[in-house]
Amino acid sequence: MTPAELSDAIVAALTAQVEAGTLRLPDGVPSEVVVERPRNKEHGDYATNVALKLAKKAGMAPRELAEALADGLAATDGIAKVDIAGPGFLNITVSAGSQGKVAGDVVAAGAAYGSSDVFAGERINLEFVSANPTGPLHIGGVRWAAVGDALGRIFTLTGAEVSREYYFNDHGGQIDRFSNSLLAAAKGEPVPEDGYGGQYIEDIAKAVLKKQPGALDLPEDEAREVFRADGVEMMFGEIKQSLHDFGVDFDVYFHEDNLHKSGAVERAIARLTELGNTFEAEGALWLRSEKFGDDKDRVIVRSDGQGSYLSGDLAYYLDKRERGFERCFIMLGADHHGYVGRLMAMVSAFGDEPGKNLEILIGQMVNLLRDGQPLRMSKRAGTVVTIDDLVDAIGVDASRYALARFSSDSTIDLDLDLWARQSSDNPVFYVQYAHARVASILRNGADLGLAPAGAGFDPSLLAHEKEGELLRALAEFPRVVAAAASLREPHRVARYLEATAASYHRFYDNCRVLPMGDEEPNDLHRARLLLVFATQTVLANGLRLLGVSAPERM
RNA sequence: GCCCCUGUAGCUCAGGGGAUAGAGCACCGCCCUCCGGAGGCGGGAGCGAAGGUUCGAAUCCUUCCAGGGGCGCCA
Repeated sequence: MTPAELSDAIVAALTAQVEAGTLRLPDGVPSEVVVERPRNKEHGDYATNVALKLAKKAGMAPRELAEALADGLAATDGIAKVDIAGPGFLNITVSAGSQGKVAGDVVAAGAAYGSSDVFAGERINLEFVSANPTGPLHIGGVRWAAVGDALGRIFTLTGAEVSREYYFNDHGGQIDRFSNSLLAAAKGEPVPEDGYGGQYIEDIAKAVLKKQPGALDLPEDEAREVFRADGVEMMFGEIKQSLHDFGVDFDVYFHEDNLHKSGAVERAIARLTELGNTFEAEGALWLRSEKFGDDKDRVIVRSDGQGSYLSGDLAYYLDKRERGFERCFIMLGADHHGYVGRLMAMVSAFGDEPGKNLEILIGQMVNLLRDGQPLRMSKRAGTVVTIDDLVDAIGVDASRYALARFSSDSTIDLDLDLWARQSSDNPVFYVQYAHARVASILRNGADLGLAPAGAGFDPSLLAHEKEGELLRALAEFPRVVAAAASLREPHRVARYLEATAASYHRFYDNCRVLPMGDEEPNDLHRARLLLVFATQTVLANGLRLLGVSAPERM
């Protein structure tokens, strides 16, 4: 019996009481109730606080209501025992038969196990990374590569149609400085003031020259354009490749420059002006963002006639909405949180609903440690840590897992030595090891000609305490994914996997799966093998959500 | 000055208003006659401070303290 099924049973018991006239609920019967796994074993397999929650509305004492519900629940198929405890908790013990069934359900669902309808039918636009193409992807942008992509996978499993987008800032001053730096490097001149230095600039300048040998013979302006166009394209190609190697591929790479060239920016501004949300002052055009909760009004067209950075965002947002995305997400680093106010004001200015049509997720900073010492990062000193450096140091699996396992709200210190270690203090290895162990037992079973139990297996065979614990953990997965989706917190999946791996190890230590010696295979062996198979399914599905491999062997 | 995030065990971190606050690492002590010991079992120690809301607060609200990040007609 799963938590969802239990919730239904409790709702049914409530409904029965209401229909019998023994319970009055002015607001009606809730469609679902909280069913949790108690920490304390004495509190049963599952517990619910419905009696505490509804007592006041029903005008009853919590324990009185709990008692009224207990009888109806106890008669429900699959429930072995219902106890009332403390102020009015209902502690439910599930029968082994109804619990063991979960193993079959998981295997039957396979890769789809964990899905739900949190975002059923919704189209979600996820914008993340969006780093400037003026240099290799540095570590700051990598957190969202891991977390954003995981979130996309989670949203997909919960029913959404997801578009991953990379907003490519190929317009404006930074790109000018980038082109100038390339040009200077090609000429063998020193790095211009406010320019970009580093080996990659030299490399790209060289590559551009190789492609267009006559570039330096052109007039300065034309030469700069050559370096701009080719340089940006090359840089962007490298970033794309790095992300691809990291397991992250975007559905749309959106070029800011196009928004300016296509007139999309003017259209967005015209719309805002129509709505009365712009004004002119000091030679510039402003968005009335303060009116919509921002700290101050913001310039959208500078006094020199150039669109501000925000103007591109206006057009891009409008474009997303016109492409039919009701929900847009933008993921930013904490160093850009100051941008939230104006973006949300923009949403309101368009007549949309901030927080619904646009949600902005902020990820705090990532610090890298080596030998316990912070890794100093300096562009000038050439010690910029890029996504490729991280992958070289600890690998894709550890990188993605390490970045996704913590709440985005907390600043994280990643110890490269720890995450490079192939030992148990490295959480990703703990989970992957559990998966490899599972795979190994399934292989051994197959070698013995033993297959996991099929559809008609007797679930009550899985009655051992550790089997129950593992089954309840497996039953939890869809709820964990749903919570990760609705709270936008992929780290919940990682933590869940660690707990489930631990639960599997305990089962493994207590319950012999395969026949010993020349023992004849029996139904218990096959039932346990099914449970092992179900565990593999859950671990593999969970790791896939994080973009981490589930190795058969290690 | 204003805004955002954080403060939980020696360390790194979980903890969607619920019962006796958890995990890994580190430390101490156990468990290998067969499925992977990269594992399991046991042990000590903690919610930054003060108020408030609630039947019930690590969780919600207020104030304060401490740390991190941010407050351009840059992108």
